[in-house]
Parts: sequence; structure tokens; C-alpha cells
Amino acid sequence: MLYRKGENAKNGSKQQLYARFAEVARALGSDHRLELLELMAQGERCVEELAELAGLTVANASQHLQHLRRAGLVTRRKERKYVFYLLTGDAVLNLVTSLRVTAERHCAEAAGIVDLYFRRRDALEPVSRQELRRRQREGSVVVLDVRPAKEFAAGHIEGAINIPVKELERRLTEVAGGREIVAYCRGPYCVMALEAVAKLRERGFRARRLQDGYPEWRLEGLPIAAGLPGPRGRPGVFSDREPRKSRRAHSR
Amino acid sequence: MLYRKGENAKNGSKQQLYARFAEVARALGSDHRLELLELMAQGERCVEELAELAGLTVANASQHLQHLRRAGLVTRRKERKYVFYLLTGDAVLNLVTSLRVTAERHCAEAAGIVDLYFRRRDALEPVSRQELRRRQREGSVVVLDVRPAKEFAAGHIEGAINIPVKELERRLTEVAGGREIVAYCRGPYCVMALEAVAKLRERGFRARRLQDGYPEWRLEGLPIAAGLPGPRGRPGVFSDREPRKSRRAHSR
DNA sequence: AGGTTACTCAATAATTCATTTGAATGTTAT
DNA sequence: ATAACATTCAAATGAATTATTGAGTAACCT
Repeated sequence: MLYRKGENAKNGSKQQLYARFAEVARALGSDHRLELLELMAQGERCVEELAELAGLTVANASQHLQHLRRAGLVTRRKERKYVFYLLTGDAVLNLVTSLRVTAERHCAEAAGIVDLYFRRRDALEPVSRQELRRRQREGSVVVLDVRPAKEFAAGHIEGAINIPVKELERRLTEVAGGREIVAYCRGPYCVMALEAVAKLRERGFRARRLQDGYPEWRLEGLPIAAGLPGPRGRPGVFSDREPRKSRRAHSR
Repeated sequence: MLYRKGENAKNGSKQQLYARFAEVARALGSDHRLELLELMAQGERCVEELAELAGLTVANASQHLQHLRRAGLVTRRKERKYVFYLLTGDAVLNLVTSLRVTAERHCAEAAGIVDLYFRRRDALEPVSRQELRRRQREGSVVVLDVRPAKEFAAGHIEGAINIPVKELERRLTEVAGGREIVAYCRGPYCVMALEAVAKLRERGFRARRLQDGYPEWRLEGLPIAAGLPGPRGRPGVFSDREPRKSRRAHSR
């Protein structure tokens, strides 16, 4: 055991706790794993699917997924031949969002990269404009504008309701459950819709964000084919149990 | 064999961005760095001070700090002979909090540790920040900051009095009986407030502890007395600290 | 049964990280 | 100027992490 002097000497368990937190953080410390997490944020997926979407070999993806599982960030569900991985809960999504926000806000170096990235981001698998329009016609979706009221008043997507992201917490009752929610904000560089989706999911809503934002909707309306095809199977079907499988300790 | 190409090519910017996020996450992926962050959440500190509090050699602490700095999580300020490190902003605190919440909620293993270590914590039901705020307004409570004087000076809850936990025994007379005492310290994993509450109760005071600590209070925008840079004393002067001797680092 | 699919495991090399040591800055006091 | 101090740097070591390979397991399909 480790010994330390001073006021910390007496609590090694505090150190243990920090070590555990660090382990979780380290699980986030890989670009591939972050990408896998964002893919899983849309719903459960099987290993091969994740591997292909993230551009990894299956074996490598499998190992990354197990790393995440060891850290408690994802769980898995076996069905027939397949193993579906999913996020352990929405706290994970919050954590990833928080990481992104912090990284964006405090890394000048990243700012340039962020711009590039946001121009063509497909990471959170947004709803395309085309898809949203189709689903709006079906009435299977609630469109949520999370920009400030003034901007909403100046123009917004037809049929959208407006709850600024800052008021979302206390106005949650205005959002009817049941239908999936599609949130949007100012545009591709704006994180408000991301935050809204994270919050909504935390409260048990099904929520996704719209690709880009209002200006793009208004100006173009013509969706480019998304980088990723829609989620296979039925999305949003989460089952929470995990048949705890054999776990081997690795000796080294 | 590898799906590393094709129309879904993960070219530069996206990978670069993920890599940047991962770098930030990796900076959090060390128990020592997490501890340093918690210390800095109390206010800026110089390297030697941080090293001693975290039980590291100065050189090692310096390198960890630079790791954090590279990730954009802390900045530094030079003054005279000293280099003071501080958190880049509150987003960092949010990130660390988010990490903690996620780790607690989703790691069975961590839950065990948290439980073991903080079984007492639950026994001493904490006062929520809202409750404290309310009772502060009615004047029915004494707020007691049990952190070292230096941290108190760097910023504290408005209206709080400061008696470091180590001096509590011999300064008990300063605490008026009658009103209930709410003690707080650095944060949720800091035991100083717990100890203070235990001691106070032994002496017949009514005492509870505040949920979390000063950084969380400040983060919510609740009233604080901000520290003044003012005439700065020499850093590293701790009232009752033994002279430094050899330090043992440790591995786990 | 034999073959395929979906995933995991074990062993490897390449890389990165943490820590220690001692020396090199740069600032302040004498 | 010299000494003392605070911090950083540079090199070395061992430990941990990564991607790759190929083998292993279990479910599924004729």
C-alpha cells in the first residue's frame, strides 16, 4: 500500500477512489473509443457494425469495447449470434458532452479543428433534413427549437415548439412524452441541441438532434445523404440487463 | 480486411477532433492529476504546494501540471519566484464533476469503494445547497468553513466563518451554541467536514455538513466572498505541517 | 456433420506514459 | 556576485496501452 504524509496519509481509500475515476477517464482517452461511444449514443449496435462505422478491425473494436465495459461505460446484450453494445446510461452521454464542451471551450488549438469538423459532422448521427420532413408529415416526431426566444420569433422550422436550452430543465412538462424529439439550434457549430439531447435523454425522452440548424434548413432544405445510413433495426429499444459473462482476469 | 477506406472515409478533421478530445480525457486519466485538479479547484496554488499536498515530488508534480496544461485544463500565472496553477475555467470543474457522477453511478466496483469510504457520509445527512441558502436567509444557521485558512482566503461561502478542522478542538469556544452548524470543505470526497461534524457532535453541538463543498457551491452561482489576491504571503506556509522529509512515491 | 458467421482471446511488437534522478533555468535575497 | 530557492528540462527505466495476428468458441444454416 502507499503511504503518504500529511493529511492524506490516513485515507488510502480516497486514493483508490481517484484511481477508479482515473480509470473511467482513461477509457475515454482514445479517439476510437470516443467515436464508438458516440455511435452507441444512438442506440445499441453489434460489434461488427461498430467496427465498420468506426473504421476498425473487428478484433480491435471488440477490445476497445471491452475496455469501455471494464470502465462501466457500456454494457452488452447477447441476442442470437450477436452481441449488442449500448451505453450504460445517460450519465455517460453527459460525460462525453461535458468532455466535448470543455475541450472546445478551452483548447484554442482545437478550435480550428472543431470548425472543420462541425462542417461535416456525422458523429452524433443527426437526423437529416429529409428524414425530419418525412417524419414530420407522418406526425411521428416533435420538433424542438432550443434557441433563445428572440431567434425563434425571427424564424423557425414550421411546426416546431420553442424551449430555450437554458429553460429546458424547468419546462420539461411542456414536452409530451411518446413521440421522438428532434432538437435543433443555430447551426453546425452550435452545441445547444447537443446539450438539449443529453438532458432530454437523461430524463427518459427519446431525443436526437437535427443535422446543422435553422439557417441551413431555411436556405437549402435539400439534405445531403448522411454519412451513415439510418440505424438498423428498431432504434430506441434498450434493454437494461446484461447477462454477466465469464470475465477473466488478465495476468501480466 | 480493414474497413479503413471507402466512401465513409474517416479523413482528417473528424479523427483529429476525436484525438483532441481524447487528449483531454487522457489528462484526466491519472489519479494524481485528478487530485491536483481537486486541489486547484479550491484556488490557485504554486507547484511545491501542490506537490506536497498530493504527495508527489516537485518534479513529478510539475510534469503532471504540464500535462494538464497541454490539455488546456489549467493555466498558470507567474508571480515573483512562483508559478501558480489554476483551473482554466468552470467547464473543467463541470467535467470533473461529470466524471465523478458517471463513475459513481455506473461502476459497481467504484460504488463499493464509495460506500466503504463514505458510509459515514450518508449517516451524516448532508444539507442541500438550497436548504442552506434558505436557512442562511432566515439566519437560523452558522456556516463553518473547515478548510485551511489559505483556501478560505481564496474564496468561501458568503457569511461563513473559518476554523480549520485541525484547530477546531482548541477553538471550539468561537462557535456559538444555539444555532445549528453547517460545515463544509473542499468537496464530496473531502473528509474534513465529516470530521468536523463528528467532533462538534461529540461536544454537544448540532452540526451537519453541506452537500459537496465550496467549488460546487460556487459553480451554482450561489453567493460567495471572493478571495482577494492582495498582499500574498509566502506559499506553502501551513500552520501545522511537519518539515518535509523524504517522499515515497508509490505504484499501485 | 461441415461450413459460416460473430465475436473473443492470447501473444506480439510498437508506442506511449509515469516516475526518478540530476542538471539547467530564472528569480530573489544577502 | 554569490547563494538559495522554485520550477522546469532531459535522460533513463519500467510499466501500461495500442493494433495486429491468428487461434478459439459458440451460434446458426444447410
